[in-house]
Amino acid sequence: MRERSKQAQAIRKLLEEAAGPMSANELWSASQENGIGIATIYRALKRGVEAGELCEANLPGSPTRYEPAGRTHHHHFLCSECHRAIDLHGCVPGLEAILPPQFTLTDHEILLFGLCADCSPAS
Amino acid sequence: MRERSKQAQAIRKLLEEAAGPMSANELWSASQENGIGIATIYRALKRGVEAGELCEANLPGSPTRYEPAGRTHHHHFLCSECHRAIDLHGCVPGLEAILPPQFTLTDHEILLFGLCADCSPAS
DNA sequence: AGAGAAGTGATAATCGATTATAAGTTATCC
DNA sequence: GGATAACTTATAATCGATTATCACTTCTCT
Repeated sequence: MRERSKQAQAIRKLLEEAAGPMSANELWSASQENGIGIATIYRALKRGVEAGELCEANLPGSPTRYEPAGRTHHHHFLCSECHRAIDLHGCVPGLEAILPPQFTLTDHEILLFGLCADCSPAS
Repeated sequence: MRERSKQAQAIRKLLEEAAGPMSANELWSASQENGIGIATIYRALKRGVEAGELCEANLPGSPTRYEPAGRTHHHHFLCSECHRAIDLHGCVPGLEAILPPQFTLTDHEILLFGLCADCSPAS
């Protein structure tokens, strides 16, 4: 078994340090200085998911994003300005209140939209 | 000004009576008996959105869905079995609790996943 | 009825996202 | 150091969703 390649390490590092899940394109843009090809990004992501090290985060209206697996339950914020996804810690109680009778609830996602700290007008 | 065509009326009726937002493909499948072409579906949806009569609902991992505009605030349930989207009435308080400081909140979406009444095991 | 505008269905074209291919590179193992 | 397996880049191919085109039909108005 071989160690992770330099490229795969770089991609993994970006994901570990990101404020939220990133898409293949975002990772590629962020890796431009290293000259990593887009195909390598996709391969590393696919291997990561298969190895259980990464998981997919599908947010509405944008391509699949990826984040390190095993993080605690959290949700996402989508900035309308810079289009980044940012992790939100914690959750909100009482979701079952809007679940109709006879329905089985297995998972949920809460999405907040607006401007992130960087894009919000200075207070 | 011309009245809405028979096809556009049929599409509109489907959306009015649906339990939740529908994608172009779902509308097309549901209109097979009328022999409506997929291009007509897309055209009617585009016109509807431009006219302010329809609005888009983007749910993660699936193509854009459409619903009649002007409905009260609501959210969506996605059935893992039949893949339909179903409207959930009401909302959940306390979303600001997970918003980080300095962030501006303009909108939100709550998504519940699981099995709808039809797909849930009989109780 | 006949002209013209608007709509339709089939299908080709396009688009962004993703995957496959081919030729070259790097690491591992003997 | 050389065989070889795994990996890389660039790019072509593919895929599903959506849009454009074209020949034809339907509606509206006179």
